[in-house]
Amino acid sequence: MARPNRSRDKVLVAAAELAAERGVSATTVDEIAARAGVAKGSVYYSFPSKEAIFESLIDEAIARVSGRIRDAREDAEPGAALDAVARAMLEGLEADPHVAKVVVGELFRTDRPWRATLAGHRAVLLDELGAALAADGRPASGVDAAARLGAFIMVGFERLAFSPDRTIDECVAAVGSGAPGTAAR
Amino acid sequence: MARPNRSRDKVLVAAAELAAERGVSATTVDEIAARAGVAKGSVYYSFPSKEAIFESLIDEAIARVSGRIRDAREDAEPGAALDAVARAMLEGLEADPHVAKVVVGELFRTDRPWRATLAGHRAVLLDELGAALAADGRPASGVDAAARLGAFIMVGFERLAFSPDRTIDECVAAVGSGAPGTAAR
DNA sequence: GTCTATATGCTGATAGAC
DNA sequence: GTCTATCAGCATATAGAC
Repeated sequence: MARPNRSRDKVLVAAAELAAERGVSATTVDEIAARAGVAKGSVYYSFPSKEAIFESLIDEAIARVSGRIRDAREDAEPGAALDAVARAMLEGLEADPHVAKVVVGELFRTDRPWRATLAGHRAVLLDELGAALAADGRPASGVDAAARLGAFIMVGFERLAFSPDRTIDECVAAVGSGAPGTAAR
Repeated sequence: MARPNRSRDKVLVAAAELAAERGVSATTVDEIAARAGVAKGSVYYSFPSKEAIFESLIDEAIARVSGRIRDAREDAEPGAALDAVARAMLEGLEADPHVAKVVVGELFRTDRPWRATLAGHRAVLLDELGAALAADGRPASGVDAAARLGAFIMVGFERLAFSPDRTIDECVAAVGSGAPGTAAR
């Protein structure tokens, strides 16, 4: 979605904005076309179906965020991997809150075309978190990673929706290493 | 939803099961009626609209869980409020996973009829968690409560979806006081 | 209270001109 | 590549018999 002047990218942006509010199913192709400023026929030139729009959206977005998180973890100072990952996730959320909302809204859904894709990305994300926890010498089981992921997501959205003046630093302090997570079990 | 022999309750159960998989918008009244074993006309006798079905579902479910959590917190031994609340949430999730999924799927949605209701319940939930944290002498800001809520939800679903043999005790250990949350900041 | 039958608008998708 | 026009099916909701 680097250049939102191309029709395909305008469609993706519009789809993300609308689905962030109402969800994927409640978003119509007519609305997407209208907000993107293109005709419905043009939408179907770039994408074979409505499903395909959201499949691309979700796929490309998670790939972006996963990459950022991996880089952050690998570049982190010793013992600071968790903080780095927390920061990367919160910044990713801030950079593209609409897509993030769409992804989270689809996270627990089972009967979707992109279920497999999403499950794969989810596993990668949990692995990244587990690796960060392990790198910092913390408990790093599946439950631990899931707990962190849930905390990151909820805090990130809480910040975007209700406390936009709260800095990312403060949030990292609340969910990262300086936080109720200091003690290695 | 105490007596699922009444038509109204059968509809609510069916709606929860279907929407847990596909989401609210993708669930049709025809499907709800079919699964509930009643005619569509009967659905519209009990509820004025499809929206109203899910408004009732969400409203009643969160009220139930909030009550359980409050009781758990008030009855908890000194210093054990967080564990008690974690257990109550995980048990609530297990008791009614379908409705829980529906609620979580709608948690971050903004343009919905039940938005206000949901936001109110959400605030109550966060207050409960904050109170539990405070009772245990932990940091209890809005971020801290949100972090816990996110952790509880994600761990609970992780358990239901991928590790059903993991006990609630183990999960409580991972997100409660005996966990990466031991140190008071 | 529960049913069948029906109205009406909207939705995803296509055809074809430019 | 982008548009307008259009279709066929489906979804919510209603009417009215039993």
